[in-house]
Amino acid sequence: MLDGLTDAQREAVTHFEGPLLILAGPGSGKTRVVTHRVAWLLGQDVPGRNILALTFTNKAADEMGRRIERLAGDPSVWVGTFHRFCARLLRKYAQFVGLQDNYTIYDVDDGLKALRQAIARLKIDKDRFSPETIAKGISWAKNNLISPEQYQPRPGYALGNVVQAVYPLYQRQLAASNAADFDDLLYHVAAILRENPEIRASLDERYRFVLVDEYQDTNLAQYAIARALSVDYPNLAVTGDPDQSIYGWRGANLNNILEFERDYPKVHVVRLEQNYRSTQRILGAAASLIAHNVRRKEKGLFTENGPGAPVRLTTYATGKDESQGIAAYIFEQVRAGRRRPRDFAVFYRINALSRSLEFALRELGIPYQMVNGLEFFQRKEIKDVLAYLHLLNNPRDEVALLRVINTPPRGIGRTTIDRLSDYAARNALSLLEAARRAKDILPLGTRPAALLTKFVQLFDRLAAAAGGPIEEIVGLVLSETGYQRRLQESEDEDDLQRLANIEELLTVARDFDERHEGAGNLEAFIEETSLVSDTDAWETEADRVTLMTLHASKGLEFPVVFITAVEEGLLPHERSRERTEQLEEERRLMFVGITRAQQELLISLARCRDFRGQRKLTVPSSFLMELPREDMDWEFPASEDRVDDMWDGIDQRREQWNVQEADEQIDSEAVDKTVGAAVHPPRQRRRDGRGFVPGLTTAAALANGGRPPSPDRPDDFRQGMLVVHQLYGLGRIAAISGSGSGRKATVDFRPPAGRKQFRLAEAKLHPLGKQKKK
DNA sequence: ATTGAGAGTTTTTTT
DNA sequence: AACTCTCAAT
Repeated sequence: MLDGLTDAQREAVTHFEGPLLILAGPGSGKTRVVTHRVAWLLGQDVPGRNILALTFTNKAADEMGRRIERLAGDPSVWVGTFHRFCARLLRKYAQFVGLQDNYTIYDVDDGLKALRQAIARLKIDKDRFSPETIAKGISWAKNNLISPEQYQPRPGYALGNVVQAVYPLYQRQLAASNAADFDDLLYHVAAILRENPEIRASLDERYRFVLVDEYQDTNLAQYAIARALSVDYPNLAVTGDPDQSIYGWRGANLNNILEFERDYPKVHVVRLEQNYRSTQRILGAAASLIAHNVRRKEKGLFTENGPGAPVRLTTYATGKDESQGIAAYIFEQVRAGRRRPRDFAVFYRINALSRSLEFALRELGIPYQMVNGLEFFQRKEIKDVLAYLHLLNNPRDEVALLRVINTPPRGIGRTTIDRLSDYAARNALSLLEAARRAKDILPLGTRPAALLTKFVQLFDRLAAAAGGPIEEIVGLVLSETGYQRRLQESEDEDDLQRLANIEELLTVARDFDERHEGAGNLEAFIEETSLVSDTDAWETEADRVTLMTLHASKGLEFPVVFITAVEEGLLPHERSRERTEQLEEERRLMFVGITRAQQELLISLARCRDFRGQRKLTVPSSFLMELPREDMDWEFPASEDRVDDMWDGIDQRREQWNVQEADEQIDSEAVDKTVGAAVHPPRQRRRDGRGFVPGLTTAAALANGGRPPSPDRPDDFRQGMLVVHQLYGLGRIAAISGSGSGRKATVDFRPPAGRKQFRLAEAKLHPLGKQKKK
């Protein structure tokens, strides 16, 4: 197993007990070392359950888990993100921090809603302090393990006073909802470990070997957790690279790695400085850039790879030219058979820059996938449906209740909700409990009270099924609430897209059911869907160009990398200019981007760029001056003059018509290629959008029209479908679950038949051909 | 209570 | 350009 490792790598792998710091430069085989180390420990008869590997993203965790299993065949090692690990622990020890084990995890969006409620009770200058700003303050406090009681504003720091006032209220709000936000997952666990020595000791013993990846991006809470698990068994191995710390804004503290040696004087330090990924020129550019950071540990990165092609710097006239230039380059390389689409990655600093790249790639019919800001589980329709699930799992979840109580519209408006909240607060009830007593709420009219009662009955009907398969629960939510019906009957293009996304959610649910034998997994499903992230959806295997932010690119590698919009104000971002620390972080961000490249690196900028609907002249990034310019290729593609601009305008017109055609082509192609592959389709287009969704599977297949009706296999039946039965006539599938011959459907027929259950393999049930309405 | 139009504001990055 | 919020009309 140690074959093929360098001396340094072997040293890290075979270090047994005691603290270990692996300083791993980019492309130095870090993942390999970590996975081999776990396998090696297993080989030393360390039981898998005593090993804990913490990563930064689920993606990294999956990858690591897979590789460990391949190497050692032991699935009992716990590999996952900090957040997931903490979520699990918190499930067990919830009562120690005033939660119940069915607590809900609030994402940023949910957290903000809860925060707004807390803020509403105080009189705060709304113009000076946005909820987002306050949220940041609270988040900062939690990341630094400062409790609401401990929080002390710095003198002269106006926001601090607001945070001090809101923070306790917000926490109370969360507790009342039996909810925890992302920061709480870490914060609560850190608190549990601190306040309960016996729990700490037992976990320390349980996880005798702890590995933390991307240690440079840990915050104080994560640091505390890692240390607390390594007191009696100080076998803490951390890997990281200070030069790749890019999450300072999220509370990551570079000191955790810079001072690791001080924390553990007996630490064994291994440096992995040989790069196996990039060419000399790429590495040279990275080194020359990062040398401008003051606060860093000097590192001797080197490679035995060849010099490679010069790094290319291209200055385009406009941002649109830039996108088209990149697309054209890719197109040319693919056409010439030199590269495949999957060899390319395009990075940008902010998500907004992805749009023109998408357009350009689509125009040339180049398949791409975007790792993207607005991902699947953030979409409105998905969040709506999941909110019902959240509520079923945790009836006290106020954010979920407020989200669903009038979604779809059922006549319960602002006033009704205000009165309900009022009553709930007065009687120390959850909103749902209060709604159960709607008749007793005096200020409420009879109609609103009746509507509330009806809602509670709906909830109870759903709750009766909450122990079943997820697909069935989701199906019931869709049918009982009328959510699906409403979208089906809509003519709106966006609604069709939403319907397709909901189909996709059903697929996710079914997937989950198949992976988790049996029922009663609602909680696990919710946890899984609450902690997914953008990068997780990225498909390694697909033959497509990858589009992503520089942040998302960490840990990945590509033969050809484009870094776009290297302009002052974008990279470095303007918001980072105030502090040198932040500027250095921006520089590290670019360093990360550069070091993703294996063979070719193409950096570009535009002389003017459209942003927020306005065209502005740009200034080249100061980082460009820090690159080895003598050794780079400089290009200035012919700039457009006014006449070109005019033709551009005309082209644009025509494109607006052509885009739709292109959509359809690529769409069907994507569907053909990825049968059952993608789980999270990248985002939909909004307003302008015709909903090009790369990677969409069943949903698109369905949206694209009917399938051949003959022999009725169980898999041909879908949620919400109209069906015909020999005896009962026309009905609609209210819920469906299971797989293969065990696939069962619940169908609603007209009275007197009512609701019936069928095993689809045997039932005399057929899909109704083309259907639109009942 | 719901819908639609218009005004005003904005996102840097993400578990 | 695109999103959210506010306000008026129904």
